[in-house]
Amino acid sequence: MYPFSKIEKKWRKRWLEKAIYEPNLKKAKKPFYNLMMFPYPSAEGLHVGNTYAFVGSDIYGRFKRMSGHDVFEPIGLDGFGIHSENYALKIGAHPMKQAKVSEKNFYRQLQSLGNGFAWNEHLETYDPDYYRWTQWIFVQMWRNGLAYRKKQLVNWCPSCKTVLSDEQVISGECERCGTKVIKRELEQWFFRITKYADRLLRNLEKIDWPEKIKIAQTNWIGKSEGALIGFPVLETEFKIEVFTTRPDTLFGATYLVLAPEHPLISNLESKISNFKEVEKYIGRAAKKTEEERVAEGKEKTGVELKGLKAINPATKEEIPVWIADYVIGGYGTGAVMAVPAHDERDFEFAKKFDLPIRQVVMPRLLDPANPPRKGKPDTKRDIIHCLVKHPKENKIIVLRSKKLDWLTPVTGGIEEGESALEAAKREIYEETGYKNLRLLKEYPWTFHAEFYAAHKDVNRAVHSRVFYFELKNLERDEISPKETEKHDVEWLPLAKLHDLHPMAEVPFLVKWLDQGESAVVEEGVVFNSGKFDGLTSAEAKWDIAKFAGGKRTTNYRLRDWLISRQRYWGPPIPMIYCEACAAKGKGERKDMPGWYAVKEKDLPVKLPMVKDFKPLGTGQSPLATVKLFYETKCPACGAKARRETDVSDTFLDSAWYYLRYPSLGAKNSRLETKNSKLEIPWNQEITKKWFPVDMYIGGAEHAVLHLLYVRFAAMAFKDWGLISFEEPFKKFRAHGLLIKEGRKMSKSKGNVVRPDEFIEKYGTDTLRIYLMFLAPFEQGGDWRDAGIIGAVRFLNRVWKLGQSRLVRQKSLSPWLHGSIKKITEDISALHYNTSISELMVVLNKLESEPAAGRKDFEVFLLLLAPFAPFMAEELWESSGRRFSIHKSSWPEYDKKLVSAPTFELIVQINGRLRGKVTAAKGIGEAEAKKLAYGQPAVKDYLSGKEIKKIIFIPGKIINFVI
RNA sequence: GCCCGGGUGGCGGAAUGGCAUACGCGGAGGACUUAAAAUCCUCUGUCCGAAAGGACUUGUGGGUUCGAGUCCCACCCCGGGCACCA
Repeated sequence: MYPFSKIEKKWRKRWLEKAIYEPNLKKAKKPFYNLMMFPYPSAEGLHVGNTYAFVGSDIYGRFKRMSGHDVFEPIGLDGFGIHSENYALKIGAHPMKQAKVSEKNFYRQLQSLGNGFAWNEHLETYDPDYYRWTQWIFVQMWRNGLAYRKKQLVNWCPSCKTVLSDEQVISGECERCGTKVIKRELEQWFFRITKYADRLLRNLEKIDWPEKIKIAQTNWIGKSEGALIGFPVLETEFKIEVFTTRPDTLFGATYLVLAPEHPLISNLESKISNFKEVEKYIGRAAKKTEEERVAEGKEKTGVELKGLKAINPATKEEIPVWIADYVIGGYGTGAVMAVPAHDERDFEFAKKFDLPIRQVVMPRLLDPANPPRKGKPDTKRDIIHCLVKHPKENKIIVLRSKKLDWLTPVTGGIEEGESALEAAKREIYEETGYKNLRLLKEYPWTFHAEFYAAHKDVNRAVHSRVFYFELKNLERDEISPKETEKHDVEWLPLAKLHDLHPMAEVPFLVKWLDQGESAVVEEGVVFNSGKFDGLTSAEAKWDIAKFAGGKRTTNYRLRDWLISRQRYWGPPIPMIYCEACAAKGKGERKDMPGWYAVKEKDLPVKLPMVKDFKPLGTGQSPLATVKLFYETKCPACGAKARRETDVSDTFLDSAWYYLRYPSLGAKNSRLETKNSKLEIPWNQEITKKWFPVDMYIGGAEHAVLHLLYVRFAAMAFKDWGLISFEEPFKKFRAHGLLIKEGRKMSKSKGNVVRPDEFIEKYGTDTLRIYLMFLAPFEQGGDWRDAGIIGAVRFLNRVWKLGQSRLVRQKSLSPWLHGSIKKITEDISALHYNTSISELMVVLNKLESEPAAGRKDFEVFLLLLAPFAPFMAEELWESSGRRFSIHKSSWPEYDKKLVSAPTFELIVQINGRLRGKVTAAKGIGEAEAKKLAYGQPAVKDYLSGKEIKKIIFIPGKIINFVI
């Protein structure tokens, strides 16, 4: 066992003394900002999941440093906010005191990881020197019109006793404590993130982020193109405006539905004959939790606004108006046109309340864009559709059935003992006399639907299977004249068929609304729609919208960021409300009389020490009970005024921390404004040099939280001229989740692994190696206590080899070049597990190859250094090399030597392995053939057989086809 | 329901369309040892076979290809995200 604790202590000290992880922030030539999402500290300390993420990030940083970059790898604590406060509440401590305890413990643990952190630049979000600037950012948001206050239905966590942003509600539950979230109407501060919706979406194309995260953000932003269409309310001057993405279905809109909170309802109180009932429904809907709304799921509720009628602008029909809570107040206009034939929710609602359903679109059944529904086939009722493609003329055979006087591919069912495919072939033969069929494609679609023939509504529900054949030749067997007499056979041109899908334009299979089952949501061809009949949905959409007086718009699902929190442990929102000014309509901004931002020079608004900091649950922060805090003077008129007592969301703290790190030791810049110079929270020169961040690593769970807010903030800073980029992180990678023996680690299960005991028992390097070896970093892995022994053995062997006498060589062993290449590439791709496996392969060779020597070993140490920084450094020193290995150059490989001069030629017969021969790299087919014949087994296989074909892939394989 | 991942030995996991199971854990046997631990060596996908050898094998079923874990179609299962967004 190598003496890890002595070695680690020694180097930890030396590294700090020599500041090898502190780049020159002002003068660095090749800056590389390697950032890791900073942790929020609970006093329970770092858990092995954090360790996993931090170590993974550090390996990348160390690799970049050795590759010649000036790497900056800062660390800090996200210790302000609800997570830390909840923890303090739980253990009965005061967050302000607890912060200091946690800080000490966390930094001690972070030190022990052996990461190359730049300790001079650490920051804590609860430090007044930090949150002064968080508040400053709030003030700038306010000054630039991005912060506003509004009364609205908001998410409320009854357990955390605060409001939450939409992003913090996960499936109807509080992101922090898992309690069901309810809706409350409160006046709150918001950030206008929606202003950036389109930019947030468009920029995704430009950044190197995992597809998974981009998709999550895309969905969250939820852009939809549609139209606003007004429905006049009969006998009033009001128009109900709806947003729809499907104006092509407007002729099928048979009623309107408003959200319960729709403002029109109170305006039209006098016209609504059943207003009491309506009010009661609105009251009930407001009380429901998110969870109740979801749990009720499909069971729709609603009330008709009796006495009101609206006019469908397309059909001019009078249609009823309802309210229902399946319509969301905050999206679109809070009202929808209901098209029950083409929308699942409207369909259900119409079924329940017996409202008219009118189909106006028929989708093609075989359209690739509209894959059929799943279900179990009913073989007895299988209907087989046989389509035959002309081999040369690009035409398709369809069968004309006299029974139906319209083109339909309907054939019979399956006979006794016959497979569906056999039945199809038989059918084709009986109908056409064509025999030589080759199955091109089978569509075993087993959906339940009715068929619609273009001019007739027809047929019955069936299950369907479609076979698509190609004729091998055109010879027609005249065997069944009787059948062909009965049915005409016709070749239809396939001109319209696009390449993608051989049946995309088959004209006669059209899905029909099944009145008993469900809506037809696919797009298709419009009918029952006056002059628009026959157009496709895509063609008809905007024409119909225009016809009805609507206008095209884009809608986003994204809503503004609710920033206030009714909690104690956070930066007080730096705003002041003056009643006197408000009464006069005065204020800093016209739209919000009475409100003033705290002047920049007066920041920070310090969070006072409050003994009883527990959340109140009244909709106000505990600060509202501290007179000394909230009593102040109006910055404009000097009258008695009141401070805002809510604090800001913790995600605002983390939305800008990365900008602060490199400027911590420098002077803040000042920005010229119209009237004065404005101090900003960072140094422009340094910021220019170090941003955007080169590599950011963190958890994927922040896909639509931190990772969205931080992008929004950067865009705002850019627009205010504070920074010159708008995407903060060029490259982001999400680390995987560490589980234990197949199950999630959680405190309640008691299977949380703490890194400390393993570091104590085996050393930091061993833990690092094991963590990084157990699975691909981005995928996450399965921790098993027993598995660490592999890492222990590996490092012990390295240590032993380091103690042994190694031969001095002139040059590197040639086989090492391939390994250097592989490890270099694997680290770049974050494939740490395969890098380590290759290090193991190298070690095996160093131990067994007699020619391996000191030079090889030193290269091995360099390759090992990012993973096991302590041992690599120690052995580097004892090998007589200069301090520090971590500042040494990453080994280069010779391209010519990457692969050996010989290779193993694989000999296959009919694709099966029959032999291997060692051969020189450049041999041709003839030589390879000779070598293959030299193999007795191969010779046996080939003797007396005719070789039809030889496939020879140089440098790899020779395959005989017999 | 929709959108992402993923399914490979006893386990964690490797494999630019070309030797499936690298590397490691575990297991078996052996060496060293009074003994154990540690260490080192050999073997270790399944089935048939005494062996030589053969057959089978990457969730299931089809397809493309000289050749498929890898590409295409359909299905099943697991994990994650979103979820009445009109």
